[in-house]
Amino acid sequence: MSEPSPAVARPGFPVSRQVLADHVYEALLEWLMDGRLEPGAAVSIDGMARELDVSPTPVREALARLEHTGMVRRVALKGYRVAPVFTREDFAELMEARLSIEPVNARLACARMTPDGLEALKQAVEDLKTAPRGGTFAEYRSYLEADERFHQLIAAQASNQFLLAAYNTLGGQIQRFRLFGGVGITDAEQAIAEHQAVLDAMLGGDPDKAAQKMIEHVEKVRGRAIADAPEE
Amino acid sequence: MSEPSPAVARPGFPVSRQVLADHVYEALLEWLMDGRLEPGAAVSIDGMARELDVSPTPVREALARLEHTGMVRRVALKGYRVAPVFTREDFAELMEARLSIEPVNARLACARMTPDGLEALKQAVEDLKTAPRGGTFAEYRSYLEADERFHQLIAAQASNQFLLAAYNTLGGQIQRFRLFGGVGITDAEQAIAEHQAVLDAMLGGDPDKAAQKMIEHVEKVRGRAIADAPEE
DNA sequence: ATGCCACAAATCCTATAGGAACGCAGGCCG
DNA sequence: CGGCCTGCGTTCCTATAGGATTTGTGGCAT
Repeated sequence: MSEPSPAVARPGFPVSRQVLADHVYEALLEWLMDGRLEPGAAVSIDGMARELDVSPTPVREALARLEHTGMVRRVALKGYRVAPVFTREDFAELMEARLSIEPVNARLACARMTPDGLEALKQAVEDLKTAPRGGTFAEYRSYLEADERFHQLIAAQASNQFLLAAYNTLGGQIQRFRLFGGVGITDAEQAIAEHQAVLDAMLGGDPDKAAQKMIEHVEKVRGRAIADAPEE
Repeated sequence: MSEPSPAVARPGFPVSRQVLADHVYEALLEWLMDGRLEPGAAVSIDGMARELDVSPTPVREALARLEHTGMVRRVALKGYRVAPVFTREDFAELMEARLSIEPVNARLACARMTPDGLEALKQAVEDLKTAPRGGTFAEYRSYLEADERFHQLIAAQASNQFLLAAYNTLGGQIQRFRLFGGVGITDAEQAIAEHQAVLDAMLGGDPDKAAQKMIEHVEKVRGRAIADAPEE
């Protein structure tokens, strides 16, 4: 998001410094993506301020910024709550949205890929393969992180600020679903192969194939999640 | 985002009331969409607070919420500025994004359209036809409003919260471009015909055709804008 | 037992104050 | 004349205070 910066700007390097609200924003985002803040839980402004040892003002600003991500919801005079767990309908809509955007991103990324971007993409797939995949969150956290990074990189390489912004909003929801959807890692080998197929298409410089492989991947993700879905 | 609420709650209808930050948000949004705030202009927190006769706190919150729309940008310790005018590249990216999302919306909306939604859509096209189209902003304001409403309604009827959110972000940028892109209303008759074609496809219940007509519309919008584009 | 009202605590919301950083103008020195 | 420093006003940022609203609890009447 916003780049971390040293507390003191080096002379000649006038990097934009961080203000308190930025730190609060990042802390809350991390807690949300961690699962430390559970769906439905109240996020009290005053409470968070005490927790983080700052005044309520920066917390209020951070929450206002977070609202657009869909991860917290606000009700006037009542405060913020972590967005509730996905229903089946929410999940279906999320996948429908992914199917609308991600193949386009894949196609564009394939055409506009930079060497550095390609390297990063290879690394993400490599990380997927080597990540531990235990039963507890701590164990497969790096797996989820690499998965999200793979898709985010593609969106970034598509070189379209609007599509990137649209994906990033989805990305947060996707990550949150991975945590709270009640579905662990199912068929990791299969999922890795699908990512590899997308990457291979890009390495081959075939935009249509990249888009197609992305469609197949998302559809299979949907299929696995539905097959594994817990009771509503 | 956060749902708008009536200014006065009717007795027995405990709808969530508006807080000051909501009013400020709406005022700023209107000013941005109006063109009263020009691209590049500084949006001072204290200044806006004086202007609106409120304290800086709600203004700060409203601006934080506005940032994600891309209409204002923030630099830490320096404040907010209205986003700069579109470059040709920005415009190309915007149209690319529209082409990725709007045809999908049109297809889905066609399949899921409600009678009320269809009525509203007809009304929007009707308004397009009857709107005055003079040279000054005040005169073609209602035309632009109907245009935006048409696309927004389709996004809403697609019944996908994520695609709707994605479109709404684009919609604001589109509207702002209509104002500041340096392109007035060119070939209104042509544009109206394109909207009518999309509507007809929906009336005919043909999702593929609706999507195709939407693609053609956006591409022609792009074409007209490029043909009319002022010097960079 | 159930419904209703009053009261208390927690929370949200807004205003205000003051410290910190930025931008600009004017003066000083090379 | 140009570059640098200094001072000052403006603005941002954070903390704090207090009023308004919601929420939870306990008592009372039915």
